[in-house]
Amino acid sequence: MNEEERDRIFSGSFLQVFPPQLVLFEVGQRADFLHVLVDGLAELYTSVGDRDTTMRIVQPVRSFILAAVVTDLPYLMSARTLESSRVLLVPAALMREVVRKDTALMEATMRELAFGYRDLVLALADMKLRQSAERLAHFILQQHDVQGLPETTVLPAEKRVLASLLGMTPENLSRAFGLLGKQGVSLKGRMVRMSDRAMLETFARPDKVPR
Amino acid sequence: MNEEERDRIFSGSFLQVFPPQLVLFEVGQRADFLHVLVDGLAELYTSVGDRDTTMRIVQPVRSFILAAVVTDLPYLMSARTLESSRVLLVPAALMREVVRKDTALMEATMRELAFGYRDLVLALADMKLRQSAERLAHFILQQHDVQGLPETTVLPAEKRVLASLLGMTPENLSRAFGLLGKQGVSLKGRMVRMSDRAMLETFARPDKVPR
DNA sequence: TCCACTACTTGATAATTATCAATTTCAGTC
DNA sequence: GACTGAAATTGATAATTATCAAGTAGTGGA
Repeated sequence: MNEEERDRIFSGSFLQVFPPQLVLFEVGQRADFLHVLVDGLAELYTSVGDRDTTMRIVQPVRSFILAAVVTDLPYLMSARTLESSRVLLVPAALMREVVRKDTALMEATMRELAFGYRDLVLALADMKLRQSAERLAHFILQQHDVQGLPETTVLPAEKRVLASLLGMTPENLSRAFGLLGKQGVSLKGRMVRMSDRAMLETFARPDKVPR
Repeated sequence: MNEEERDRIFSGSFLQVFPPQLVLFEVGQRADFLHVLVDGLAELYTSVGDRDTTMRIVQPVRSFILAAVVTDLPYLMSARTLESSRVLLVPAALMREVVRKDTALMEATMRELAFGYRDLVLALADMKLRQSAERLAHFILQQHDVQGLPETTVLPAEKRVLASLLGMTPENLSRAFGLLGKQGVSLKGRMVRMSDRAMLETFARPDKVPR
């Protein structure tokens, strides 16, 4: 994108450090900033009535709540830090203004939203079509690909957060890990070891289209 | 948007009529056309292993699979007509080219994707946080708002398709309608009558942010 | 109008998931 | 290194949802 416009964004934004477990914003608030997680770990979650659920675990360096910023509508999710985090806060109005002017940024925004849309399609299908242990298996396989380590994977967050992300209770997640023992999965703390990828894939019934 | 560019899109596209129950495209195919349902009714669905699920019921006049066209990646969903339908087929390459040139169209595309993203966030939260009868209640309330009739709503598709959209079996949908009787909902064929909106809303626990 | 086919409903049962309660394990602090 | 509180696990039970098996109703075609 245009260098001048990029400078406008950066000079109008500010980097802020937040302690763990701090709520950054809540559902229903007008979208005031595009957030970019530079360092640390964050969680997006939402609620209906008195239950709530983790919608996404955000790792650096990624932006979040872009759709609310683009549409200038209230947040549909709340956000909190899970670890001490550095977040770049880009004023939403500034972001919208520069996006309107700079075609390259608009195109990048459009593509980011399209990829996000596709991720959500897969997440919704996952929730509707797989049962809990299958979702866990699927998640482990995905994490494995992202992290690129040979046999082991590190869970990105506490198990109760992971359970909520996967749409189950912590109790059920424990039992699901137990079930996956038969598929060659073993667990030590946050380290997951997978002895037979093919077997786990058969169990998880992977998507036809790779991400 | 620019009139010349608009003409390019329309002259490069073609309107086609399809009979009911015809598969328009399938998961995994390279996105060749942006589809716009001009008339009729269509269903987007996807599968994992041997189960499948309805992801969206498309009513006229709306486009579908925009994200696949923008990213030039394979479809994540299959599509079929539910009724005899007229569909405008816009070649994906043409669409991408004109989007790149015409800022107004790019902005519209970006916003469409952002709204679609938000719809999916709500759909995923719905699936994770509400149980089946609550999802049905929520759906009826939404349909009611869209259709704008005073007391009655018409289901947009066959009940088995609706059941799949709501993430349940047809048997369960029948029973869920039975349960909603206590909340003032009565059913005759595809006509749904709601006698007490407030009561149904309490039951469905509406989203904090209105769509 | 009757027939054939499919969708829908209803009942009985099974599978999956959640809830509640009690330990055990783990992480951070003194 | 012991102590404290939260997280995780395990077991028992309950709620929700799916599956299987009829039967009923509705729809389109001859």
